[in-house]
Amino acid sequence: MQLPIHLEANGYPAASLLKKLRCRDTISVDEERIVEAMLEGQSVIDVRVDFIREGDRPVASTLLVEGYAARYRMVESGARQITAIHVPGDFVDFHSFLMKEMDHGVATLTPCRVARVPHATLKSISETQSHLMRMFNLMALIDGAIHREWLVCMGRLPAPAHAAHLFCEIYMLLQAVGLARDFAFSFPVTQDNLADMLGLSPVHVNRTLQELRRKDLIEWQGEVLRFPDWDRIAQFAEFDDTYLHLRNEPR
Amino acid sequence: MQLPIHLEANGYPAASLLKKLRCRDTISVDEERIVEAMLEGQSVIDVRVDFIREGDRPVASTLLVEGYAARYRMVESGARQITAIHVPGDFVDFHSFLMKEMDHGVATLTPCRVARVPHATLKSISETQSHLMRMFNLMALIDGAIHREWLVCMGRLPAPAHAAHLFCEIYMLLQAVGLARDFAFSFPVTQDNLADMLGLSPVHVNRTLQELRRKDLIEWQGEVLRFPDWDRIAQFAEFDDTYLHLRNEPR
DNA sequence: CGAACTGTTGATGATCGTCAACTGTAGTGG
DNA sequence: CCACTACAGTTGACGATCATCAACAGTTCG
Repeated sequence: MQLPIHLEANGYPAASLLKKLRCRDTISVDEERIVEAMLEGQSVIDVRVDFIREGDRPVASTLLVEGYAARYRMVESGARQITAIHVPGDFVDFHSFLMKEMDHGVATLTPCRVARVPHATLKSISETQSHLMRMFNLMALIDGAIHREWLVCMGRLPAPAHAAHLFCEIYMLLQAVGLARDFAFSFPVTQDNLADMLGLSPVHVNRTLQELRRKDLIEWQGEVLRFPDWDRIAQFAEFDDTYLHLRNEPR
Repeated sequence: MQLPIHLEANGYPAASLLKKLRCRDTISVDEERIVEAMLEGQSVIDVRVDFIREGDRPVASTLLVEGYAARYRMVESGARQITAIHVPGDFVDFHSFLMKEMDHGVATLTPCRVARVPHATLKSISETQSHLMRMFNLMALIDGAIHREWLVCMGRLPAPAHAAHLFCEIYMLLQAVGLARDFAFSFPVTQDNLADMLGLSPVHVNRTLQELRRKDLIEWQGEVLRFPDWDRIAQFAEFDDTYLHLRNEPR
């Protein structure tokens, strides 16, 4: 199974990351070259197993090029909670550059392609390119902002609004790297995985989706998820994309 | 109302931050001096109003010196979700250095004292002290790890375990800066605020606390929260402090 | 003394989880 | 071609967890 929408610049893993950086801040032509050099020549590999990360002392960070991945943790009852979903252009474990002990797992939700960036490269950038390093720092802060938004949704929104909010967020993230437009995107993820993202049971997710379909807030047959009316679902989900910081902001 | 436990080095805001940095990584004597210089001469102010942060374009970040503060967001129903709790030694809005638009509020949960660190100082450090900057970066990543842990608790733990987990986490954070020992700490926070942290109703928090007391997992009369048996509550809450990264780790 | 705040209790209902059965579809091997 | 299997999705029945509303108790403070 392959995702029906492919990266525009296939075989060129820097493209989506650069797009995100451009969305989020201004970067100079020189800095673009450094990011490209960081990724150029890195092998892009297909990942078919469930676990992207293995071993205790990683020497490289993983950039997602294609597919959906997720960070998760298990609890003793056997339940799984997904704490973040990754789309192309995301570092799935930038953490491992600074935090030596991993406290969670990373799994693919669909078949994925990834590129590996050696920690030595990141260290070199952090020492010579303070502006770029601040931008990586910014990406970590945005990760935190997304986590906070998930906490708000999980704690204070009913299940249908929570699910709708997640769909809106994923759409905006994909749009930023050119993988979604016209309020539709490929989302070949099972309801079981969705349940692990929302902190619900699979059965309740099913009924929640039925409610969203009944209210004409989503269409989701096959792999493509579509919003018939963006404004309506955004209001229903109380979705405000400020927290994603996808627009250029004045310094 | 003042917290019964005071900072050991009162009037010296760098102390608790330095302790945390020492817990999390090795810093040289030179770097210690830089952190001290960063905070030295900054006015330490009492905050009695509810809102620490105001205005859209902050020019300084706020370091919490004494008291409890929290980041939160409101939803349309009027409910509030607290997404992070801050203890002395935390930057409550390090974000504002890199993210110009704030997407959440910061409020005090008890009377607080804070120190303001100008963004110009942080920028200078980021350009000249790459190792220190990586450490601030690391603190942002740990913030993210704590958020992920909250998501797991919120999504997959029942209310009593969730509350117990939160108490364990706060105890470890306070212990790292010398504000807790012997499995007890000052926690003068209302059940209403606790409900906003756990994503529950105040009534249900009350009953949850009664259950924890009935099982002898906590004692909480007045301001002091005490654990009669650390191992038991840690197991009950499935608490593992790895995600806090409070120990020095081999590079 | 009364007002405001926090904590507590009871009654009731909504949301969500669990268990089990069933459907449709896509493979897989005889 | 047809069982057979595996898997995702769906439905119904039932129970557990949690929210809501209302009332009341204890404390602090003016």
